[in-house]
Amino acid sequence: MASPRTFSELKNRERENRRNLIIDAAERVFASKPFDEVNMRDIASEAGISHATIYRYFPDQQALFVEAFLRGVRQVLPLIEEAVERNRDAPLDAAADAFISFLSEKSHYFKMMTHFMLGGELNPDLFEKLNTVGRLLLDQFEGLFKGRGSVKENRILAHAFFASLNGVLITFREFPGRSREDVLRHMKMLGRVIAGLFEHGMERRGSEIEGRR
Amino acid sequence: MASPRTFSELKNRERENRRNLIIDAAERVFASKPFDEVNMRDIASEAGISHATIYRYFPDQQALFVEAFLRGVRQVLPLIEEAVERNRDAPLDAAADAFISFLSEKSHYFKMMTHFMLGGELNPDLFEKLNTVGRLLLDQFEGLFKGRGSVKENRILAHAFFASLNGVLITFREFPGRSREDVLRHMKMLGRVIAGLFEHGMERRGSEIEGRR
DNA sequence: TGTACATCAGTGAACGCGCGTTCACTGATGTAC
DNA sequence: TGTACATCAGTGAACGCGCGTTCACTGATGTAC
Repeated sequence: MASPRTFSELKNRERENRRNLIIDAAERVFASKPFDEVNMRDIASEAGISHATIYRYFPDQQALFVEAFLRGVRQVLPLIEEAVERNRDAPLDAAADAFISFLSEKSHYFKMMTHFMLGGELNPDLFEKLNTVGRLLLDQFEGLFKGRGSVKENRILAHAFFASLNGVLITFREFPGRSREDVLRHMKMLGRVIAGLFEHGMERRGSEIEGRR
Repeated sequence: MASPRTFSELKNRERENRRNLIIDAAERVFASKPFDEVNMRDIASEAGISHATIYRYFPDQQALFVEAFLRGVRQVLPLIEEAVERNRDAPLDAAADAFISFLSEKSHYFKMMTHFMLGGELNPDLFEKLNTVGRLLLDQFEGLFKGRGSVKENRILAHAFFASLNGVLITFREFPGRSREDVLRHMKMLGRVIAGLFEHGMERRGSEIEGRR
């Protein structure tokens, strides 16, 4: 970002900054209490403003929530990338671990994701934003399988792998009678098991997947 | 159920029947609109009674919802059982297919499951009921792996398999720009791919899983 | 240098609605004597 | 056979609360002339 050259540009920049402060505040609130208990008044008071002010920066609540969620996805993408880089001989393991660690710690992002997936109505603009970012995620997973099978096979495997990790996150997040650490350990272990299956499943893919369509 | 022998027994039975009619109505409403839009007034009017009447049969909304959900699980258990019986040479495929078909069609059950998994507060009594039924489900999945690895390995695989199927259901249920049928087909296909990976992953389990703990 | 006007951030109060839950009451049925 | 009383299902109206969103207003800053 170049520094602003004109007064009006500076003003836009400042407005943008204030807008970001609101998203920051929203994220802090999301981190502090369950997703569906977060309301505009909470976020406003965390940001030190009146709740009416939020509506000067966002048309409605969903727009703010989507914006916050997008940040999460933008964080997780490079994390997966780096984890894979650091661990080139077990990319699926690395990706599973990074994905699960991140979404387990920043559980509000995961909750938002499931919220959008379970999907209430969403205005077309926001819907499109979510789709775009969803595609980015799937593309990243598809990259993990690159060079192994056909493009079509890889896409299918990416879908299945991504879905499986989501399933681990949702299924065991509130496992009764386990501590937070136990739960995380369990989920990571399941992530590795699943990564292992996909890793080796590759070896005898070919006709297999095609036959299953 | 023996037929009632005393007047008071009959009365209890009748009360139980009326209670069940309310759950029936609830299920019909759940089937007709998104889970989080269902309210007590809807259910009451579907059942042809006043919404105040519901509170003569259930202490609160959650109790009714949990009860409705339990029915779903009690339906899916035998469905999986039968599917596996009918398809003994590919039990995982059969289970995946039955599980995904059922929860995709009766999507309100799935939504309720995720609702409970994402877990708001729940009173201890209901919590216990859900745990019990959750354990039944996991046990059933564990049975699929019986005789393949150690008990511990099988439990882990069952967890991973169950989670993966849940993941497919949640991740692709609102896949943008696809019809209901396309979505179902896609999910079933992913279910089969995953079942295939678990099926063959078995062949080289042993040290593998233990080494991953 | 001063005045009138426009723009925009920010705000507290209020609106409006949905919805779970409770209340006070009616009416039917059974029971005791 | 009749009367007083208890039990219980069912109900419409109302309570209470949370919360997203809007409104009318203030005050600061910039602009035109």
